[in-house]
Amino acid sequence: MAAVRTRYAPSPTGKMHLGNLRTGLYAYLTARKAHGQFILRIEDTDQDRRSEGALQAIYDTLSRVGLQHDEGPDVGGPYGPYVQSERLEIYRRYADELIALGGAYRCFCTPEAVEEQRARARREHRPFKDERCRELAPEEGARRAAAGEGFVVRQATPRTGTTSYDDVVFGRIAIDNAELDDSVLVKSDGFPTYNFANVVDDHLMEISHVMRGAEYLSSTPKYILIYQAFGWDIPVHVHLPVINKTATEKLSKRHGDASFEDYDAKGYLPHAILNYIALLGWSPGTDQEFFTLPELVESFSFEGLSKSPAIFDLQKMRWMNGEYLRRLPLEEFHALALPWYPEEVRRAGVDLLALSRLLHSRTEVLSEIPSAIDFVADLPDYDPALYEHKKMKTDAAVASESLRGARRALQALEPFTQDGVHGALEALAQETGRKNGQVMYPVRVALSGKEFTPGGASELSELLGREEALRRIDVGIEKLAR
RNA sequence: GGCCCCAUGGUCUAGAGGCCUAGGACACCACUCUUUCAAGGUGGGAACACGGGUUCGAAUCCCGUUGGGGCCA
Repeated sequence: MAAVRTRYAPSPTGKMHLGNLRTGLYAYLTARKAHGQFILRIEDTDQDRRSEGALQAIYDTLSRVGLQHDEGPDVGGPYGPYVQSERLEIYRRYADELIALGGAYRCFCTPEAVEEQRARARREHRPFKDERCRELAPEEGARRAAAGEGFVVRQATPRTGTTSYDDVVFGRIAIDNAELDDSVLVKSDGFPTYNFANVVDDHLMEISHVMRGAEYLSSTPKYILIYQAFGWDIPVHVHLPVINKTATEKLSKRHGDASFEDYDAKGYLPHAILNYIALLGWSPGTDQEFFTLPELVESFSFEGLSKSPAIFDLQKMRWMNGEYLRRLPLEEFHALALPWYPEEVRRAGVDLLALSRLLHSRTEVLSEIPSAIDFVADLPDYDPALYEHKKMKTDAAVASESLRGARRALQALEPFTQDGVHGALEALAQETGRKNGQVMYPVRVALSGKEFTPGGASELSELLGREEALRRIDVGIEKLAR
């Protein structure tokens, strides 16, 4: 059996789309599982869509998620160059050969002439096949080209017959050749199109499994024709269902909001992202949902791939990210949380590790941290209506009484710790015949000025320290007196 | 519009003719724990798009309809 070689072939056009990354993941898993090679190839033949920094983003993303490639522009390899814009000479050579073989032809038509034929084809409900240049003898075409006449290379798709191939996930795909249009293989500037470069490169790089998005399902017969014209072996094709962005609407054409970089920056863990997207369109066949990368390699198989498009569910990814965060040892969570602590909080002199402990089970995405702890450095100016809470059975009167009591109880409490505070407030509730919540809730509100906080009255007391806690309770008493 | 493809709860999916009273997860709801909110625990509502076949028997196979996606225009 031939060696398994898969490639991930992104275009450096901007940020890394998650659907795209998932394709890379599956290609990686396929290679690793078979102890084959995983190749990175940069498809930059569309020079107009190049974007600065996109190449670096590709390297960064792959390294962040741990998809290490065996061959590629940066690490080299025996099948280079791995950047398509550096392979122009190769495409030119193969284009000439394909023309000689009758699989393609030089088309000298002006854009107007092409448009005219195209319009006619449309009217007659048939695909575009150039009728003027197609029959040109290759020698004649070569002569005109040599004379400096501009041209593109077009695929000569057959007028009759059918072309088919077997896709691993979609099964047999067949299409009438009459439905195929003569698309451009090499543009007038000498750059190949995807239609040509992908075939030449996959063959030359000895790719065994072509894995790509299902949007190529119906154009693949054209590529098959090219393989056949050259007499090349046809690799195994694995088309992957697309990932749609929004729940009810179409897919997102916009870049940006579904990119790895954006979620990474928002405080999603790279591996959590990877784990989540692995399950979009693939199922291990078991109930397992959490996978390390080696576990994914172990479990991955084509049988688990589904055919229908999946919708990206942010809620579930949030949950999964939170789950990853929670499973981390406190120290590791703390290290991740630290950069998200605002400068004021760091300077406030609170025990940051203690703060992280409070946030640990309450954080789904790291970027929520700043707003969750904004009260720590400065007590916000809050509405006294916060003291009313039905379930806790408190209102302004109860709160006022509790706050005054708490002030006395905490003033000289030793030691001023979470447990100590908790005990003291509990005792206070007992003495005054109140429920715990009637004491605890107002104190927590006074300490934070917020409806929800990570941790309750006793946790926040220790965190803020006696002096600050008493000060805030006084503020509360005053607010209630007004 | 032509062609290709797809179709299990709101979402991701398990299911490869009897194991299905259709399983899991997110989300949702309730209860519980409880010093708020989370986390945890317990329970609940919620799906085989529709119509024909094939078969003793269909979510599973075939055909059509509808809906959705993709490619080309």
